[in-house]
Amino acid sequence: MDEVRESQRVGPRTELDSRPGYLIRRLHQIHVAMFLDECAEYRLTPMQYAVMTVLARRAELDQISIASEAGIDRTNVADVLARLEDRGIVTRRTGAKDRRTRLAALTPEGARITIEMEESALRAQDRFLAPLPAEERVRIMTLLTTLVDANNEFSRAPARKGRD
Amino acid sequence: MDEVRESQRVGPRTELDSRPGYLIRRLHQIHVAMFLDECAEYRLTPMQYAVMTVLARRAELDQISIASEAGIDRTNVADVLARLEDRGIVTRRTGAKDRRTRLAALTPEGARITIEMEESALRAQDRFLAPLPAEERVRIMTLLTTLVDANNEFSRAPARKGRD
DNA sequence: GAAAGTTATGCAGTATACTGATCAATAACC
DNA sequence: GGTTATTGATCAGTATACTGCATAACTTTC
Repeated sequence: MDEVRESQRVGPRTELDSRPGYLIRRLHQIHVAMFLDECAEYRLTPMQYAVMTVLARRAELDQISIASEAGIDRTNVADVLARLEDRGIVTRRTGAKDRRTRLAALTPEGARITIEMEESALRAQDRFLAPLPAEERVRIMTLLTTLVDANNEFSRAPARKGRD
Repeated sequence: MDEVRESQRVGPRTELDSRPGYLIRRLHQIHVAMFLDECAEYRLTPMQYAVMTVLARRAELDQISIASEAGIDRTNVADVLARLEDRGIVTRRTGAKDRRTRLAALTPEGARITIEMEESALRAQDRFLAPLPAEERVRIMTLLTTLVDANNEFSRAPARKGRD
């Protein structure tokens, strides 16, 4: 670490680009931009695609379950689903067993798009990690996973794997 | 009639938690939550704090320069500055040499808070990285920096270091 | 020095992401 | 079986983050 001349300090000791939160925020921006670029023809966001991939594995799912499987805030899931419903990608109905729930499911069109989009989504991933050599790509995925898992319960939207 | 799904693929091959974009998004959520928790008494967001630390190093700065130094979208910087101005943390005035610009500067109160907050911000950082042993903390910072630098120009808000 | 181009900002609109409050339906308790 | 507690969803409000358009001020060009 660098020495800092404490007597002349007018700002924080650390530069922005040495702060993990700053780097994570920038990386998030960059990834979203790359995803939107690669998936431009579908006009779907990373968040919408994440919800679609969760629904692709289950017949019907209530909003809280979608939220915890995708690690998205529950109020946010409702917004995302509303937009996907407008686009004809999902349908929603009130649950029969528990009438508080609203069960969402992919339409056939939605399921088709989810599968078709995967190629573009993977291209965005590859492009995002491309600056790193193969073994560092593995390494960063491991480190990111460790941090997410260790701090999972802290955020408002803790992920919970669904039962298979 | 429900076990047919297992044999044929109905969803993407990759799980959400093996996708870098998902991990980065979750990590960003977690970091913001920790920052807000540690800095609760100041009622300031990571973004607002980032802008404040940029201003702490310079007397007065126009919005585009703040945006590129902090890696924030320029329309967003205007919103952040407006809120900071309401709170008495920054002042803004029209530039004399170039009357298109609006120059922002920390108030004495804002400068005081920026310095005082640093302790809490560093606590949030430490807490965020705490799950990793010391050498892995260094390693992830290096990897994150590599990815940000390599893809810097791609996002709408590319960072550009200001001249000191 | 006026037309044309560039730049800094602003504004409208969309999409996350969160807090806190409310409401209705279900579950738990006695 | 009725009171209480919990839960799923919605709504209002705030704060990022971005696109595209508009405007005003500066710069370039001829």
